[in-house]
Amino acid sequence: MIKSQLKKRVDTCFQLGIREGFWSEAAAERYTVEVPKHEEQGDFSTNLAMVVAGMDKKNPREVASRLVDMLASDKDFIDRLEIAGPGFVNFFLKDEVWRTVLDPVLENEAQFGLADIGAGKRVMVEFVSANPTGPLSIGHGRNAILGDSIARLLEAVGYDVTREYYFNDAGRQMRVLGASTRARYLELLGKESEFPEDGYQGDYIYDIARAMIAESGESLKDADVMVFKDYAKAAIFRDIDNTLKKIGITFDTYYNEHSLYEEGLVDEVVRDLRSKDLVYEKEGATWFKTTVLGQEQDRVIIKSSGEPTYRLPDIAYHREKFRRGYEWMIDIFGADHIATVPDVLAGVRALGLDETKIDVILHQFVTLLRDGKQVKMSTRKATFITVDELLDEVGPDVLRFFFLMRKADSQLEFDLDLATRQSQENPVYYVQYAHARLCSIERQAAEKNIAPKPPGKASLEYLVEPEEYRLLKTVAGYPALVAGAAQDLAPHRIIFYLMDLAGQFHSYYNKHKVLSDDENMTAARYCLCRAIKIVFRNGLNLVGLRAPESM
RNA sequence: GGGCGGGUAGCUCAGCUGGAUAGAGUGUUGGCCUCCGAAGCCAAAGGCCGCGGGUUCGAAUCCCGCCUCGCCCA
Repeated sequence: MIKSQLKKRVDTCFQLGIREGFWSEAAAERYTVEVPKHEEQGDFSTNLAMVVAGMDKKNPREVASRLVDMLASDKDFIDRLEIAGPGFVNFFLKDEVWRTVLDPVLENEAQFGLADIGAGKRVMVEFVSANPTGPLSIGHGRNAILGDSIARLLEAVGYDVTREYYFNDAGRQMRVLGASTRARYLELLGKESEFPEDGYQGDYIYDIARAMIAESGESLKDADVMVFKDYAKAAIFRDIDNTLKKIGITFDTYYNEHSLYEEGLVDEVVRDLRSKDLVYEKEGATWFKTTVLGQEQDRVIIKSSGEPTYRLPDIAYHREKFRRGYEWMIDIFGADHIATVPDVLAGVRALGLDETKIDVILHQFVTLLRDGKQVKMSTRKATFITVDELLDEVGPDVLRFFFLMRKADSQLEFDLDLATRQSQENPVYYVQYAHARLCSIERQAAEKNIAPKPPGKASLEYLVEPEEYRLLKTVAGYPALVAGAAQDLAPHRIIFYLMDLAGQFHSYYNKHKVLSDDENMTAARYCLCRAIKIVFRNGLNLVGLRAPESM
């Protein structure tokens, strides 16, 4: 807000400079106004002079001094200007400008930081999408938390978000699940059974089989695999759902891959691609001419066995997303799905749809560290750690926080030793503690009969400490942070912001007493603290974390 | 062999469209509770930003080559 006000003033000067013939318009939209890395370089800084100089072959410091002359009259807003380094113009704003940031925070409270850049546009976030063959692994956990947080961010900036879970309960995987369950069922009954070679070895299959025995006894001993498949599927879905609920994740819609076949949508894709001459038969299989669309090689879409490859339903599914009216589609996948992405996008493009409306977030893998050593996991042998187990150890807040601490592109090392520490070094508590402390200040104030005052009546000129202005500036940056994190689909930035704000606040708290004998100073500091508390609560809630009032 | 993602402090990682002197947590060392919550604070040490070239006023950031780790395809 403050930044955009300043940017407007700089833009005006830039236009004026063009009219005066100081420079050309070549630099329009290319220069920026930023917060510099070091405080002594000002509240803000612009590279306008260097960009203009580069385009027009002028001396940057001369351009800078023209700009400074034009801005110098703005005495109400700008306290001081300087030309520095290779030609930066640094801005030092009036203190009272910074004091205006508290008003919108306290006025809007929970709404502070929300925006309407989405303008109600419909966006779908598809995530988790794990087939019901077993409990969620920690990889799914990262996917789930990333997807949900991105959805929350988009909601915060005004998009109409649908969370969708896509699954397939028909394929070979599911038959193997049914066979595995039946084998365990018979085994538990002491009957002869043959466990499938590539069966699911996890103990959860025993649990499901036990439940079936408890319900139906031996009556299913001659039942078809399908019976076991359906039972196992339902049980596993319940399980997944429960796990997700524990981290505060729910879905708006579930989409079954099978319905694509039932409704003939898969065949339709083949037909449409064929009519565009993008499909041919070779060696009994049906091929998609992806080479025509710029890919390395053509791809099989229907195997010689008549079974489609994953590409075909994926293309049909994405076409359905378009047909259902979504203007922006976000897919959250693990890195192992990388191969499918270009083919699906090529298919979408071939069908005449705008593939730039699809954004794919590929997150890298999670490794687990316990006692300083990497925990070995194998999906086949079911020796992987589940989200549920992790939740039991660390709880939902720590899980969310740790999974959001890294950007999606980075591999994530989950340090259980750090995560399970209930105190001290754990960054989750560091941030939450800041909020709890602020709540404690409020409780203290109430006990001392100190009433909260609105910024207009709180003698804000008593805010004089450098720490207080740093805090004001950080608070002021919150709305832009949210908007940026949402548009770049980067929830980790919220986490880093909160850790920074917590550090600043703890430091301030230790150095300066908020509630003191000085009535005016108390009013001003208390006002600042209430604003900071609001930002903590909003920021934590924004990514699904709790803001505890005490710990 | 090809594609994608990494390589930044001892360790785990930020660094948004190129900007000024490279950032955090953790670890190490030393200090701070008579005082709004010590789950906290302060201070110190710690860096050829994988390597080599290029682009330019300016590169951790962009381009090319190479090394290396992870994932995927063959």
